[in-house]
Amino acid sequence: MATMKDIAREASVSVATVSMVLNNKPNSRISKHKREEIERLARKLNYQPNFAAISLSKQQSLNIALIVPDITNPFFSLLTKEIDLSLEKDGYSTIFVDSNNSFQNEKKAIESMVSRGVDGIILVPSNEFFRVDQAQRKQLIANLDKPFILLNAYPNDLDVSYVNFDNVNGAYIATQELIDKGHREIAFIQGQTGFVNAAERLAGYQQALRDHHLAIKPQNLFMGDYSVQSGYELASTITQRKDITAILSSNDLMLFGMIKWAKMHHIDVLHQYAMIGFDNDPYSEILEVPLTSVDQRPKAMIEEALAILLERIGNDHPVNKHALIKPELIKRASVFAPVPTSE
Amino acid sequence: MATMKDIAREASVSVATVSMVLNNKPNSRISKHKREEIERLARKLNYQPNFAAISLSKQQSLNIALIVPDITNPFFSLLTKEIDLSLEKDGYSTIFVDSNNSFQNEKKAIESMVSRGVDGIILVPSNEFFRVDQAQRKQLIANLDKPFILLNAYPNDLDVSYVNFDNVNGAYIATQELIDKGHREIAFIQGQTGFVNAAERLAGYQQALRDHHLAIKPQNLFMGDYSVQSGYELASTITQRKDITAILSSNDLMLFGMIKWAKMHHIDVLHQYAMIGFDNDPYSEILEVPLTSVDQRPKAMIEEALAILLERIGNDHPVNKHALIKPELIKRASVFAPVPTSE
DNA sequence: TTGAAAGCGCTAACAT
DNA sequence: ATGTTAGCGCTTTCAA
Repeated sequence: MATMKDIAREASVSVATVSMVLNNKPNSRISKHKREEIERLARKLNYQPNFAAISLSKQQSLNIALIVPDITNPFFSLLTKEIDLSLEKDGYSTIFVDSNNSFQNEKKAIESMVSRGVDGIILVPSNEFFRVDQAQRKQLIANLDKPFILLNAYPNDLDVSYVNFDNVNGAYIATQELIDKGHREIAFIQGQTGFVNAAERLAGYQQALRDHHLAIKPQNLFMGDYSVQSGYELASTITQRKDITAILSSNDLMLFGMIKWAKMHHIDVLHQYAMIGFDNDPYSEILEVPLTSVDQRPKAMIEEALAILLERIGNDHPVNKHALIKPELIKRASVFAPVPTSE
Repeated sequence: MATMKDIAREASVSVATVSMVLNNKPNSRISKHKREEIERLARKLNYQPNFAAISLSKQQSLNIALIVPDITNPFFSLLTKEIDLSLEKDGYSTIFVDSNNSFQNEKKAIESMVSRGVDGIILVPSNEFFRVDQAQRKQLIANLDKPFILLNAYPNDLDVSYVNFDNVNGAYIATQELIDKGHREIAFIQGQTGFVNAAERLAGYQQALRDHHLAIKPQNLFMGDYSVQSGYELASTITQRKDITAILSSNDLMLFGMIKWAKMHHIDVLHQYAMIGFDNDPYSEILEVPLTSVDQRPKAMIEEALAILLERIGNDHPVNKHALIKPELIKRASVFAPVPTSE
């Protein structure tokens, strides 16, 4: 692997000169002749800069850490793709970490990434992140003097930059859509307390009911954890409730779980309940009855997030910024007027 | 950020001593007293090693590059997760690149990763990778003196380490399963020529037919490109062929596309054709008729791949190794005896 | 216009 | 048992 030293020797100039030329430093004009000679040699020797050396010298790595809870979740993989593609355009590489839904892993990852000298950290927090003691969470962030942004969460108790999707509004418009179709008994499958964005979605659901003068019934609330499995487990309970005509789920996956359960028990849940999920999972479309879903507009989210992060990397006067992305309801066949129960 | 220098100063020892202690170098025993003092200070100052410095000095980065064609593809995101989790245990970080299915991007990524001094490169090749001129492909690999492994492909014309799933056998056992159930006219949706693993799957399908003395009919071959969209587009042609009773698809996604089309046209494709896909996509389970699928055992694949790669990183006598992972047929409800056509 | 030299933080061979 | 030194490849200030 050729170094600047090699080029310098062959061109009979100093390493400093080579550095200037290869970095197009404008301030000092190097004679056209030498410049061309150096560039020629660089090409000939297939010179590739050594990033470790640049990092050490400039104290910047052109690496951004991205920590996500679970890359197999389609929502997170979409975020990851957009982030990677976008960062690449700006010359950054993505150091990827799957925290596997563990706060301990997130903590280890952040520390490791700081040590690795990344220029910035994007954390898409796990559910555990908001369930551990506030003190732990605060400490993690406080000790961090790296450009940092939280993606896909409201950090109620943290003073950081963040970008989130407007979950309150998302749940609100979804609930409203169901109400408009004539539904009065709308089940809500919530994420567990402390789960990312769970409280906001619940709030939006409740607010919509309130605004339409509908009662908020505790028995219409079901507790899941965003997993297919939890939807599967809730299915028998929900399908026993014959008064319910519509289901709003905090994500698509739990509806998938419920559908799976119903399939196994030969219950036609898809035509019985109007349904709306969150995430606009690509698979929502290929179901027997394609699912209406609240799209979180991941592209818009990461656009905002990267703008904030990269701007923060430039000027080091830590000003935390926030953005909330407007939701979009993707309407498909799963929302219809209430189906009268056969009992 | 505290450095070894800071610790050395406070402990009144040399940087070298600090380095020895903090790296637990066994050869030279440092006095217990100093050792403890140094460790105490490291903790107190919250010392974190500077990876750029280590990289530069040791010529190793503890970074592994992972290049995948499209992280939103569930098969690739599963691979990515397993790789990341596993590498982390070995102290490596994953530099992630989504090549977005472009050979140019793969090329750029490999060059950039070499420049970044990664210790090894895992390439899950795009389809384009095997469609560009062999010369380009060869050159890319030849110029590479980094530990490198190709994952999820047969590099017919390349001398590299690789790990792949046994596609021939996978297609064979799937076809056999259909034949065993009584199917004689089995459509095969192939990936385009030159696409990763496409030829092998076709070969396995044909071999199974041959071994069961069934004719290989060109009109039973349909050309897709692994995308949902291509399955969608093939659906109308396939469903017109009333003699066909079963469909083997080179992946699950194309079946999803076909199912989607059928849904929109109110054709009950799921009960009309026995179906088998590849990838064992998690969503196969939640379909109206859960899909039988050939599981590529991604965990086993990455286990082999990382073993080969990491071993290669240690001793630098480039010996290319290969592994082929045995397939597993996950049987679900989509395989049944031929359904007589209504016409 | 160009070069010399110091320094980024750490490692490792060699001295002591 | 511990320190000195050179060096990894590059950037940047200062001098010439």
